[in-house]
Amino acid sequence: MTDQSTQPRPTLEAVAARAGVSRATVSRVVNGGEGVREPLVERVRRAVDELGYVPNQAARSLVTRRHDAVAVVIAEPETRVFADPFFALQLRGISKELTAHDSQLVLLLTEGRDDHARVARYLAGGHVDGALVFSLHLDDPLPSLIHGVPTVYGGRPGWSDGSHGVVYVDCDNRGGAREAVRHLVGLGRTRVAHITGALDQTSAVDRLDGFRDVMVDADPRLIVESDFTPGGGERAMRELLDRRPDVDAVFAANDLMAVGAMRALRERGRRVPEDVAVIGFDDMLPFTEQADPPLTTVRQDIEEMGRLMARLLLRGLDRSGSAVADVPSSVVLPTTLVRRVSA
Amino acid sequence: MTDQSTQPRPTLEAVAARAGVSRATVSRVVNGGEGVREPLVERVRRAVDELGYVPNQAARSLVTRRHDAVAVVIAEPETRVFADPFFALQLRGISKELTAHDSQLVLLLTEGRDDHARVARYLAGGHVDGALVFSLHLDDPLPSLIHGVPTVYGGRPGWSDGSHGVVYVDCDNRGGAREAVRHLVGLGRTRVAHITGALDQTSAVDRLDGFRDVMVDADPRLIVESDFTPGGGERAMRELLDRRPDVDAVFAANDLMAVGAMRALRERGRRVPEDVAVIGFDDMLPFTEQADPPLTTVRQDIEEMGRLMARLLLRGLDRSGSAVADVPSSVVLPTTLVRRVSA
DNA sequence: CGGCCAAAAGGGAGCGCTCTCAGCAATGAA
DNA sequence: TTCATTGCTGAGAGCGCTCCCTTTTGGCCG
Repeated sequence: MTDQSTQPRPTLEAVAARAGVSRATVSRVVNGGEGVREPLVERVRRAVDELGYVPNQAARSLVTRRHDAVAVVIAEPETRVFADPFFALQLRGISKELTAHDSQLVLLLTEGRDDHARVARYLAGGHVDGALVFSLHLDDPLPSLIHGVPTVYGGRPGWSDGSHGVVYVDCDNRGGAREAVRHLVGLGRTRVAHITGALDQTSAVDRLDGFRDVMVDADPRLIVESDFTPGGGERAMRELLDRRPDVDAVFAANDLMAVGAMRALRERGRRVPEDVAVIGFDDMLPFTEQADPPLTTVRQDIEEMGRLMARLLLRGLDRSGSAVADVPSSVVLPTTLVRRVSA
Repeated sequence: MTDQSTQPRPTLEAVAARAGVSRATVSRVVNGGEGVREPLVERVRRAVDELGYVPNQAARSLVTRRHDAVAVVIAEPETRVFADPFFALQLRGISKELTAHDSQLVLLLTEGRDDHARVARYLAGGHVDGALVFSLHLDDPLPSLIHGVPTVYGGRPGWSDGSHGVVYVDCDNRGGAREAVRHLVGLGRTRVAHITGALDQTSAVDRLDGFRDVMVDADPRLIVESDFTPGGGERAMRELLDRRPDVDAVFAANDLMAVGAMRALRERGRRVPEDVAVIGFDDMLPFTEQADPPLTTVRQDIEEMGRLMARLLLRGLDRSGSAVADVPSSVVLPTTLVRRVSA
C-alpha cells in the first residue's frame, strides 16, 4: 500500500506561528485574503508553501456547514448504465463543472430497492451540499425519500407535475422525436414505425408522444414497445417486420435500439436506407458514426446536460447571490437532427 | 431546488438529553454499543430513532482522522473512458465493495495534465482514507505526485519494478493473450497477426508479449500498433491486409479494435471466421455477443477487479487487523477464453 | 502633534464528536 | 465488615477551523 507515512500535517496554528501572525489572519488569507495587507498576505503565503499546509476540510465543514461536495445518485436497475456511455458523459460534464467550483463528486450507485434507503439516509445525513439524481423510473421511490437536500434531477421526473419546485435538466425529447419523424416523412416514407424505449421513463414517453404528434393516426401495429437495449431493438424490429412487412421507416427511441433494428433488417434482407430508413436518438458517438450504415439520429448534448445540472445546483447553493436571481428553474435543451446515411 | 428546509439537525447532545444519559454513552451505542448495558442501549436507540439523529461525519472525522471515503481517480486523456464501459464496470465493483464497508466513493476525473496537480493536492489533503487509481500511462506523472495516501492501482503501473510496495490489481494479460493466439494456431491458422493497444499502457505491452510468446518468429509486418479504439482497429486491419494479404487470423488487443477489424475485413470481402479468424480481449458485453459475427474473446472479470481493488485498499486501511496479515499485495486475476463464432 | 476613525489584526468561543480517565456501583475475597 | 477488583457511565478536553468581537494600528485632519 504505497506510502502510509503519516507525519502530522501542519495546522493553521503552525502556519500562523511560522508567519508570525494570528490564526484568524491565516484563515483570512487562505480563504481569499480579503482585508489583509499585502506584506502579511505574502508572509502567510510563504509559510503555507513552506509547510505544505492544506486546510482540514472536516474542521472547516464542522463550522461552516458546507461540504463542498455534491452527491451524484445513479439509480439504475442493473445493466443499462454499463452498456451505455450515457452516464459516463454526464458524469464528465458534472465533474468539469464541480471541479471549476472546487466541489467534490460523491458517487452513489444503487443496486435494487434496499439501496434507496441507504442513499436517502446518506443524503439526509447532510454530508453533501446537494444531490444530482438520475434515471428515475416512474415508480421510483427515491424522490419521496429525499428530504432536506437541494436536488437537481437528470431528465424530467415522472411525477413532476408542471413545476412544483422540482428542478431538472432534460433535452427536448418530444421536439426531437417530431423532427426525426418529420424527416422520415419528408423522405417520402409513409409506413413509419416507432420502437419505444422503456415506457416507465419519461424520455421514452416523450419520444413516443413526439412520434404521435406527427403520425397522428398511425397504425398501432407500427408502434412496438421496447427497452432501450440493442437486443430489444432487434426483437422489436423483427416483430415490426412480421406485423407490417411493408414498413419503410423506423424511428427508434435511442441509438442502441436503432443499431439492433438495423441488424434485424439486415438479417431479413432489407437494405438500409433503401428499403427501410432508420433513425435513432442520442447521437451516441462513436457508435452512431461507426454503425453500418452510419446512423442518422437526433443529437442531444449529454455532457452539456451534466454540466448544466451541476451549474444549476451550485447556483442554488450559492448563498451570496441576490435573493431573487438565484432560484434556479428547470432547463430543457434543444436537440438537433444529425443526418448520416441510414435515413 | 426541491427542499431547502434546514431545521437544525439533532446532535449527540440532544440524543443524550432525551435518553437521559451522557454524550459518551450515546457515542458508544452509535458506534456499536460495546460495553453498554442492554436497557441503556435500548433507550438510546429509541431516542436516536425518535429524533432522527444522524452522526455528523465532519465532527467525527475531525477527531478520528478517518473519513470513510475513498477516492477513485480516473486519469484518462479524453475519449476512451466514454466509449468504453470498462470503467463503469470497475466503478460498479468498487461501489459495491465500498458500500459494504460504509465507505463513500469520491470520483476524481482528470482532464489533461493540469488536473494532476489538483488531484495530487486533494489526495495529499487527507480528505480520503485512500485512493484507487486507474489507467496510468507509462509516462504519467500522477503516481510520483501521490504521497501519504494508501493507494491501489488498477492495472499494473508501468514503473512497478517487480514489487517495491506498489499494490495493483490486474488480469493476466500475457497469459490471456497466449491462450488466444494458441487457440488461433490450434485452428490451423499460420499467418496470425496482432493489432496492439496503445503501447504506453502495460496491458497493451503485456498482450503483445503474450502474442510473441507463441508466435516466436512472427513476421514483423503481422504486428500493427494501434490504440484500443474501433477506428484504430479498422485502420490497423486495412494496413495488415495491405502488408500481408494472406493473413488468416488476427488477435486484437481488445474487443473494440476487433470489431473495427471485422468491419475492415467485411469491407474487403473477407469472411470471418472462414477467411480470417478474429479474436478480441476483454469480453465487453453486450458488444462481443452482438457483434457480427459474435466475437471470440478473452474474458476478464472487470467488476471483480474493481471489487478486489476496493477490498485490498480497505484491508490495508483496517487498523484493527493483526499486524502481519493485512499487508496487501498485488493480485493478478486469471482470464478465460470465450469461444463464439469469430474464431 | 494630538485625536479620531476606519481598517486590519488578534483573541476566543464553539462547531459535534471521540476518547481518556475519573468516578462509582456492584461484586467477591479476606 | 472492609478493601480490592471489575465494569459501566460520566465529565471534560480537545480535534482544526471560522467568525464574531475587541484591540490595535495607521492615516489624516484639525
